[in-house]
Amino acid sequence: MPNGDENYDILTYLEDYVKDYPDKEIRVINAAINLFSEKGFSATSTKEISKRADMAEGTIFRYFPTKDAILERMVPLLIHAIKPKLEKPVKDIIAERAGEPVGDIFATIILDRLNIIRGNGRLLKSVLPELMYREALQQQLTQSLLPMIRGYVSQVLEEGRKRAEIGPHVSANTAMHQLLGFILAYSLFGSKDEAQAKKDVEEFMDGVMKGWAANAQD
Amino acid sequence: MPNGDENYDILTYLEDYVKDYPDKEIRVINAAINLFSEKGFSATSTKEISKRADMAEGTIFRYFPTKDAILERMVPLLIHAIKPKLEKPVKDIIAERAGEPVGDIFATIILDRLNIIRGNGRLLKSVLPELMYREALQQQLTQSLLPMIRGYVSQVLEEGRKRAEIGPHVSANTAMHQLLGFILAYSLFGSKDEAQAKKDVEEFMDGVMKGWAANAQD
DNA sequence: ATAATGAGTGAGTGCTCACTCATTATAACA
DNA sequence: TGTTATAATGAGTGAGCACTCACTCATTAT
Repeated sequence: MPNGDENYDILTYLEDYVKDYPDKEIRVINAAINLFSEKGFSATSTKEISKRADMAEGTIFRYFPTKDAILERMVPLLIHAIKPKLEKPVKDIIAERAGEPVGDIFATIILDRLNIIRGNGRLLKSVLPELMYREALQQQLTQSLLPMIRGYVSQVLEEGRKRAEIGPHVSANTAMHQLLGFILAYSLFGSKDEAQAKKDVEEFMDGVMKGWAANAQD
Repeated sequence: MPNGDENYDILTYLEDYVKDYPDKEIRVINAAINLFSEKGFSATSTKEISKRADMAEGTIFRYFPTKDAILERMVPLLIHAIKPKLEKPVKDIIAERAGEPVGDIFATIILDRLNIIRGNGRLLKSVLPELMYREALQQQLTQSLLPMIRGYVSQVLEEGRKRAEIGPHVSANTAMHQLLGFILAYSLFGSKDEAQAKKDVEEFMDGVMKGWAANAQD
């Protein structure tokens, strides 16, 4: 197993969602996720998948008409793994943590997001590279996620403005790229250590909030 | 041609570097870059490459011992395309633009970087996805680029501190992730329009510098 | 005029691929 | 238990793969 990750198992992360999938189907998807993330989609053969899933090659094609269909099935899984974490409306989080500054709330959200990415790293690594060459899948994912993210960033910015913690000069678009970018870069190159990540994220958000501050000098 | 990009040609971007490569070799690499970026490495056959390069399939193997070797040749090309842009020492840039605030200088650097990424998008798209499965290539690239980037970020921070534009609370590591992240996210999801990009980058750097300001309230 | 060269060729090679299907094992019900 | 329905199997299939090699022929040396 490369890069020290343990084997991914959908049941650990998405049990509620896949609980009435046939057992065989889950085994195929699990095997495929792990192989695709190790060697890539095209370099993985259906024979290998069947071996890893501990069944005959023919059985795969009872449950999936083509090899492509296995990959395509992963996209809704990925969306489902990520969306609910984003979905918990930010206003709720703000309500829950009513006293705290918006910057701390953002820091919590970012850390949460980094953990999602880490937990579903293999699923991401299976699907994302192939998205580059499959526009249909790509749009399925970005159209279902990007506007929502922008919406929630907007909400938090608005909340921050009401509380006079954030000035009017900050656009949702730039803010989104700023946050998304940090998450992306940190999940690729950042520290794997949880405590270090917490420190880094807090320092990052601290700086960001100072830049966004309502009373920042022009 | 997907996503509207024109065909990539090494000679446009790296003529000085490849000028004494044999003509056939350049044609193979060009064909491969364009095909890999469209369909991926594994999904591209050597027969297709030969067709696109307008030569017999056998001729490819006179110049490259294996298909893998074509990909491996692209890594130094990619490093060479990106490194010199980073290499122009930041102190030089600061000296050249002596009067301007560090934030503006950063904005210029970031825009420059976005253009490099845009110009070499196909080369990046050919190589980056395969890096995920090839640790050797991955290390070749990150070890040759990341420490250098951190070094230059450090330099600019130091310069900013001397000028009292940046406070002592900003670490090179977080700053690097912040800048790298924005570049990454913006090159993936950001506006393709040059003028809009300039505006977004300036707004981003404006916010960042306010956050980094020496006199930011704690 | 003749000989030597080697870049270029593309049919051929053994092999692997995604996918099929006749056969066998298991389950369901009488 | 016997009969039927469903599930699982893995050898088989043609297509396509990366790579080879015997051969061609324009160019150069003699």
